[in-house]
Amino acid sequence: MPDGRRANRGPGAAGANRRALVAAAVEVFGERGYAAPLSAVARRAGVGQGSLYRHFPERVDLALAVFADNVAALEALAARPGTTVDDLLALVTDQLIASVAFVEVVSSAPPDPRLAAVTGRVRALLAGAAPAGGADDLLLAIGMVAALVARVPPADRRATADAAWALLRRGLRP
Amino acid sequence: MPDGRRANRGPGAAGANRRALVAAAVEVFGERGYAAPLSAVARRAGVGQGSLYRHFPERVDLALAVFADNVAALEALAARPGTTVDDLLALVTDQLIASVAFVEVVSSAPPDPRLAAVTGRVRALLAGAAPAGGADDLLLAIGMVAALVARVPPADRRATADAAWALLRRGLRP
Amino acid sequence: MPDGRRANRGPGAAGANRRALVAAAVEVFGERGYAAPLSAVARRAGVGQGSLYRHFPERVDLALAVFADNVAALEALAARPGTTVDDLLALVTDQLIASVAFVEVVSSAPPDPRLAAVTGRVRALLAGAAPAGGADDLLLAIGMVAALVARVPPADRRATADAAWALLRRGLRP
Amino acid sequence: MPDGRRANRGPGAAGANRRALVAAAVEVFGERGYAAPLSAVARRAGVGQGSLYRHFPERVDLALAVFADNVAALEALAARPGTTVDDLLALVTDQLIASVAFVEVVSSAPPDPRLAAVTGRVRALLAGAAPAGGADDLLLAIGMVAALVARVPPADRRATADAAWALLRRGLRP
DNA sequence: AATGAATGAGTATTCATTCAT
DNA sequence: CATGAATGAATACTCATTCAT
Repeated sequence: MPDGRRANRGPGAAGANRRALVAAAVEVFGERGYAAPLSAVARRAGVGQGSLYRHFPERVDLALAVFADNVAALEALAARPGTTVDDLLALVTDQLIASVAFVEVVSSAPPDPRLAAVTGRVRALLAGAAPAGGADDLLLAIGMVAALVARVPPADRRATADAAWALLRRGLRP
Repeated sequence: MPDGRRANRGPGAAGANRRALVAAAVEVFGERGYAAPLSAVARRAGVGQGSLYRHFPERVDLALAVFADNVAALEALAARPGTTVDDLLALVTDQLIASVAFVEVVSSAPPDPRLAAVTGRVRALLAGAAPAGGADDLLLAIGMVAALVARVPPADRRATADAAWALLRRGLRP
Repeated sequence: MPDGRRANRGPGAAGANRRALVAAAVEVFGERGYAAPLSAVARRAGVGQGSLYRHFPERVDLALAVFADNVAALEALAARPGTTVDDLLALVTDQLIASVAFVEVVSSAPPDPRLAAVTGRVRALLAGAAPAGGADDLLLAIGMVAALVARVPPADRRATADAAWALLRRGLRP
Repeated sequence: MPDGRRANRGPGAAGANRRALVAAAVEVFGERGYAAPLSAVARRAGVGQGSLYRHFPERVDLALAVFADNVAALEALAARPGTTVDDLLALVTDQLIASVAFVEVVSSAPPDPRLAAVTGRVRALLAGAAPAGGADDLLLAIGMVAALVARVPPADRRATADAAWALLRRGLRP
C-alpha cells in the first residue's frame, strides 16, 4: 500500500484495537451522545471501520464492554473488607460521570439479557453491603442520578450528582 | 385533484394543523424518541412537510409548544384555591408520562432562552405553593423523576414514577 | 381577518403590486441571483404569493418586464436628436449593472420568442445609430460585457464594465 | 448481492471512481448547469452518493478538479517550444467549450483561495507568452468569452466563441 | 485480522405551485 | 382580485453496513 492508507498492523493489534475502541467510545459518546456516528469512534480510536464491527458488531456491545469494566471495579471494591455502601455509591457516581452517555443504552430497545445480567451483578453487590431490602431502593436511586446526570452539561455533572444524592438521602420533607 | 395529493384545505386549516402537529409530536416522539423523523410527525398529523416547517421551523419549537400547554395547565391548577404541592406534583407527573420524550429537549444544545423561561414559570408556581426554599428541591426532584421515566418502557412509566416519588419523599435512610 | 394577515387591499392595488414586484425582483435577483426563491420576491414586494403568480405566471415574465422597461428607456434616448452610439452604450451599461441578474435569463431554456423580440428592438435602435453592419458587433459586445458583469461582485461591476469596453474598443493588439 | 445494489468494487475502484465523477460532472453540469443535482452526477458516473461526497466534499471541489486538469494541459502546451499566445488561446477556448458550466463557479461565493491559485497559474503562463502587460488583457478577454459562451446553447458555442475572439482582436472600430 | 472505500437508504430542508378564504 | 397557508416533489447530506484488498 504505497498510498496514504494506515499500515495494516496485523493480528497482533487486535487487543490494542479493542481497548482503543472502548476508550474512544467513552470519549466520543461522552461528547456527542450515544447516537454519535460509529465512524467517529473508529476514527478517534485510530482503527478501521471494519475492525470496529469485528470487535463490536452492535453499538450496544460497546456499552456492554464499558459496563463490564465498571462492574468489575465495583465488585473488587465490594470484596475489600470494610467497604461501606457509601463507598460503593461514590464509585458508582464516579463511573456515571465518566461514562455518562452509556446510561442512554439502558433504555434502548430491544431489551438485552446481557444488560439485565449486569444489573443483577450490581444488585447482588449492593445487597451484600446494604441492610435487607435496601438494594432495590439503591438501584432505583442510582437510576435516577444516572438519568439526571446524563442530561446535564459535562461541567455541571459532579455538582448535580452531589445535589441529587443529598436530596435522596434526606428526603423531600425535613 | 384526481391524483394522490391531499386536498388543500386552505388557510382555515392552519389552527387545526397546528394542533394536529403538536398531538402527533407527542405521540411519535413518545414512541420513537425525540430524534424521530419529522416526516413521521407530519404524516401522523395528516399534514404536509411544508406545513410542519411553517408552524415549527425547528424541532425544538414542537417541544416548546407542548411545554407551553403543560405549564399553562399547571398555572391554572396552582391558581385554584386549596391546591397543594402534591396536587401540582401529581399533574407534573401525569404530564411527564404523557410527553416523556420532550424531557430530552431540556439537555439539547444550544441552550434555548425560551426553555429557561418555561423553567422559570414552573419554579415560580412551585415557590408559591411550597415552604420557603423548597422550590429548588422540588425542581431537582422533578428533573430526576422526569429523566428516569424517560428511559423506561411506556408500560412501566406510571409505576416507576410512583416508586421514585415514594423514595424521594421518605429519603434513603428510614 | 382579525389575525396577522395583511389587509386585502383589493383590486385597486393591482398596478402598485405589479410595480412593487418588478422592483423587488430587481433587488432580490440582484442580490441572490436569478435562481432566488420567488417567495423572497413576493415578500420583498409586500405582496402575496398568489398575486405574484397572477401578474407573472412564470419566472421569465419578471425578466421580460424589466427588459421592457429598459428597452423603452433606450428607445426614448435613441429618439432624442444628437444621441450617439456611445450614449446608448452608456445607458445599456447602466442598465446591465442595475439589473445584472436578468442577463442569466437570456440563456435559460426554452428560448422565448418575447426575448427575441426584445433583442430585435435593441438591434433596430443600434442600427439606427451605428454605421451599417455595426449593430451585430455591438450586440455581441453588449452580450460579452453583460455576461462578464453578471459574474463579478456588485462592488466591482462598474470598473469591470469600463475595462471590458475599453478592451473592446481598442482590440487586443495595439 | 441478489438485490439491486451495485456490487462493491472495493478500494481499488477509488481512482476509477474519481475519474468517472469528474467526467460525469463535466457532462451533467454542461447539460444542466452548475446547479445540477449532485445525485445526477453520481448516477451518471455509476457511483454511489457517498463516494461522490468522499472524493468531493463540496460542489466546488468538482470544479477545481476540472480546472486543475485544464491548467495542467495549458502548462504542458506552454512549455513546448514554439507555442504562441494564439495556440494557448485556442486551447483555452476548447476547454471553455468543453467545460462551460464550470465558468459559473468563478463567481460563486465565498471566494475560494484555490480558485485564485488556478487563475494565478493561468496568468503566469500567459505572461510568459505575451508581450509585457498583455496578460491582464488576455485574462479579461478570456473571462468575457467564457462568460458569453456559458450562456449560449451548446450547438452555438464554437461559433460564438470564434465571433467573440474575432471582435476582440480587431476592436469595435474598424 | 486490519483497513478504509463503496454503497444507498433515510432524513432534513427548501421552494414552486395550488387554492380556500 | 389579494392573501398566505397547504402541499409534496426534489435535493443535499449523513452514516450504518459491506467487502475487496
